[in-house]
Amino acid sequence: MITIKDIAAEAGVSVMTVSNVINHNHARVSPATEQRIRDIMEKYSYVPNMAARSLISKSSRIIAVLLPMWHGSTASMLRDPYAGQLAGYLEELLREREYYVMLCSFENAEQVLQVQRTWQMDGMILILPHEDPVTRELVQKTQKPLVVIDRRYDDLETLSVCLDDRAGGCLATQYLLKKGHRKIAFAAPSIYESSVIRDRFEGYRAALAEYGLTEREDWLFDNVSLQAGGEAVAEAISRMSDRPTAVVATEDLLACGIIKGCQGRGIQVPMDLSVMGFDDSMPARLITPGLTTVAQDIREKADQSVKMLMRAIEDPSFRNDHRVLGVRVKERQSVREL
Amino acid sequence: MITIKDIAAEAGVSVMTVSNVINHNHARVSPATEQRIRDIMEKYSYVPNMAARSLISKSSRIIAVLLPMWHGSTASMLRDPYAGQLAGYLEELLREREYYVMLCSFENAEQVLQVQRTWQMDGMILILPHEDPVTRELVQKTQKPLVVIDRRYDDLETLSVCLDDRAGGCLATQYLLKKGHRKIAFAAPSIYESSVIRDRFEGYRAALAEYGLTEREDWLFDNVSLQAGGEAVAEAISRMSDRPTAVVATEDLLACGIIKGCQGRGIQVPMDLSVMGFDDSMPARLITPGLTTVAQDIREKADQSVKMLMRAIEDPSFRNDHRVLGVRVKERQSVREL
DNA sequence: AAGATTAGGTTGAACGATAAACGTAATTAA
DNA sequence: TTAATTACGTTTATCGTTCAACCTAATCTT
Repeated sequence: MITIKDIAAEAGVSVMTVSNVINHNHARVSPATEQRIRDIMEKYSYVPNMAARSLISKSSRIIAVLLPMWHGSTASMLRDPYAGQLAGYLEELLREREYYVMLCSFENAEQVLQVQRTWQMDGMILILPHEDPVTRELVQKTQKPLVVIDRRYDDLETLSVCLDDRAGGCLATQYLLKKGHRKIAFAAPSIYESSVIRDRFEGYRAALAEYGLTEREDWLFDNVSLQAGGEAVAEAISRMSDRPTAVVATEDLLACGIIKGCQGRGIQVPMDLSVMGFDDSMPARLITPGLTTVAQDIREKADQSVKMLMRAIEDPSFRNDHRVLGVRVKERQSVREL
Repeated sequence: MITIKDIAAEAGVSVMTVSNVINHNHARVSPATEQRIRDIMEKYSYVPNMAARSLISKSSRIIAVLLPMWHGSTASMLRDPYAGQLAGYLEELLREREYYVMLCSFENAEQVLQVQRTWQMDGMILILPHEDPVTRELVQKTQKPLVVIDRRYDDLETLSVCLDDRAGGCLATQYLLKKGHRKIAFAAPSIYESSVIRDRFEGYRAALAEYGLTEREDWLFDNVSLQAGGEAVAEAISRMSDRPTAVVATEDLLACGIIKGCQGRGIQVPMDLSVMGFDDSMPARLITPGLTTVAQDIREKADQSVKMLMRAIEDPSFRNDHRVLGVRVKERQSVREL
């Protein structure tokens, strides 16, 4: 393995001069010497050893992308295509800034903090956080900058990037109302119990209120599972005498499940039931009828998160900020004009 | 920051004794001393500094998950849900073995080799490899163990884990043949030019041959894009006077695109056209009709890859091995009995 | 009983880089 | 002309571990 010493020896300078070249300390080395050293580094394909650098500098240029694991369920949430996309964008944006991305699934806060210290990570980004004690504990205990995506902690100092979920829920409902729907159900999975769902629900209620409507208990489907939940919702609706004409689902996957469940029960979408999703993920495009959904810009989310993290790394006093990203309705064919 | 010295001081032993405890050198330290040291480590939540360890041991316990980027396209391929799942499983399996996972998108081989040396990575796993000079160069040049998933290099010494794609192509076609189909088309996207596609095609031909059939040029759709490709295939089929009754697609997404394309053109699936996919990914479950597809076990793939990598890390002479994983048909509703 | 082994440690150097302080010659300012 | 500054370096200590060699008392072999 070729080290800074070898480069220094061949260039006839001290290792410190080579170090100054590596770290762009232009003031400390003449252009001629710099070029000579660069040529030699090139010649031997020299790359500095990060272990040595971070040992003394106390910074590893590693950012953790944290993936909480669902209790019991092995395999982190990268199986969720949304998480995968987000992680992909984060990696890309961090790489541009010469940071390295370590993937970290975890079950409790202590695990994360240990890994953080083990590697002297410079920062962390938490995606798909739960409403649970673990992620909350993590947010409280971390010493290093942590950006939380998709979750606000109103009572804690945090860095977070969220959608405007309230506006999203409102937008979805308003869209249906404008199409003439007045009997609008709401469906949310249990596994995503977080401020996100609450905000979307609040938006739903607010939109109804604008039209002088209130939600009906029996048209609220919460605590349903993502996989089988759509079936359950479709089944419940099919049994009703007074059926809703539309349903707002808090996630595309759930919306797709509902559509699929309806198809097996003689309920036509959108003729008998209009369905709105949330996220504009791949399934929304693939399903028939195409899912009308509240779209978000995942790349923008990643971008804002990285920018926030970078600022927090540079400025230790920057530890409390919340960015809210806009949403819009992406029209497809799952909603009918009444 | 609390270091091994602090622990040693408090325990009244040398740092080396603490080091021996950390590294499970039971022979060198008495049970009583070990317990005392462990208690102190626990008390201070001490974790060893990986930079210092890997600086001297020349091993970082980092495994790179390599994600090639499509020329030009930013954002690595984690957007592919298959890649996300695979990465998730890999992380989980490596974590169990106390390895850390670094995500690395890359455009050329030199980048990867640099990062590998920078961190003294112990190994790498390449997912979604292309048939291009870059990945080939990487396979050739790497000094550290590299497991390639989904690609064979018959002319190079490599570690690889693949599906039995030939059997898969064969199985899919046989399935259709047994259902009475004799006019079977084949569709493959261009962006995945690799041994995988060739093998699947070969399996397709072999199955046809068993029934005394040969492929028809005009029923071969290759070089179609993943997104718009399905539409193009559906469009082409709709214009034909002598239409195929079934089509084998080499990827679920393409198959879904074909189904969607057919729906807009008055071709009923499966009544007018049967469609087979490949992968059994989420879209296969979501689309209507449910996609009959060749299923693979992604977790098994991850598991085999990690095992192969572990063996290669332990044994430097183990640099050429190929594992082929079985496939099976997952029946849904997109194929009709003729 | 004498030498060999074992159990349970210790010591000092080394890993590859950076921080901080310290030259020294040439140039500039007063 | 002399002091101050600048340009371009070097030197030494240090980061937190592990490696390799060494030590000592107690136990085992023959």
